[in-house]
Amino acid sequence: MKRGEVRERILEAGEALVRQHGLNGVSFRDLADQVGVKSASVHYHFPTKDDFLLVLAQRYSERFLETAESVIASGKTVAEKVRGYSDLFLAAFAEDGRMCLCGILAAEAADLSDPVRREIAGFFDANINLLKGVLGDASEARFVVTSLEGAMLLARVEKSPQHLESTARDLSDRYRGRN
Amino acid sequence: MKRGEVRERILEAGEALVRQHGLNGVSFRDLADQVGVKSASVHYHFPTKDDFLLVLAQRYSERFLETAESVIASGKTVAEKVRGYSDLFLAAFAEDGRMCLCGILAAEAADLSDPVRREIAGFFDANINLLKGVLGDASEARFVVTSLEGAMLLARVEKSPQHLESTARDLSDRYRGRN
DNA sequence: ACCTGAACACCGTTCAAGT
DNA sequence: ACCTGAACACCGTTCAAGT
Repeated sequence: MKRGEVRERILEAGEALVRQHGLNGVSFRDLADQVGVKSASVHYHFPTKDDFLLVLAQRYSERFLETAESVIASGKTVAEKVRGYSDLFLAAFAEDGRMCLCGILAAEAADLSDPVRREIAGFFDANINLLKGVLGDASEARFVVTSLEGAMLLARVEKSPQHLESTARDLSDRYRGRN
Repeated sequence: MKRGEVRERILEAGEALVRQHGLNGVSFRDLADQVGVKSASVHYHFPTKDDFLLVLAQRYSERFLETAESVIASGKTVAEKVRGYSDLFLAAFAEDGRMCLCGILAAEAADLSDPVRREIAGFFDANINLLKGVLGDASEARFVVTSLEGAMLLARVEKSPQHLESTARDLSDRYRGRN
């Protein structure tokens, strides 16, 4: 195996597992099994679970925000930009019902270390800021984020992408005729 | 101790712990310690963790919906009814940052048994139905629920009741002048 | 630099045994 | 009817030991 490849595969498998099962639903032994090493090796790359979550949150946040920015930049109207942004959540859900990594970790906020908690909070803050640029208003931007995160929560428990789809449509319909 | 009291105290302690830490953040040994019995006794009352969660979800759902109905009945305008409903979430958050029980379990939907998952889905369905009676529209009702659940998620990770408070205000402002 | 086996205190669950 | 101790396979974490 190439240099740094095990570490990368642990992160890849970890993201999938955390987005499905949350912080406490994934074990270092599971990760080790999926990657083909022993759990002690996972600890070599990430001393504690918390170190692991921090890296996971950072790379998720970075990647998501980058995609979000480009999708918003490419939309012509406000409604189109919001729709493009919503579609990022739909796409994640379509990938075997994956929750937003930061959304599912937020639910378990009480068990997160302060650095991880702040990283997650920063993710939402950046998203709200990004949408504020589109919608003008910060509380309106917050609405879009909370609606989508909440909609994912419900869609997961309802096992229904349909509901998430209709929320996304309703959301962009709200901004028809602006800009 | 009185008849059935241990069972009741387990449920009480369990609800608090689950709403703080989620499904996997609470152990039968923790519950046993808080109540003053051994973990095997908790298993006597609730054979598996899943049995426990089902009862927890049922009684939470029942109690919440009852309160929600009465608070909506007592509001005069649509805005007042929505505000009263939102205040239920604010009050929960004020109680040491408690998440909605069904909201936090929804995040871990992938790890729930089908009966529990359906109970949670039923909770949201009933809430949406209740609000549909106020707002007329089902998708509008769904919006209120997803916004509030999402807002709780964010507020927990931001450690900020202020943000939840302003979401609640924005929400009821939306329905000013109706009815 | 990267991996491992063995150990620790934890977890859910079961069960035979007590009152 | 209600509780318990002891056991099982699991978990995160540590560490000395290997390559």
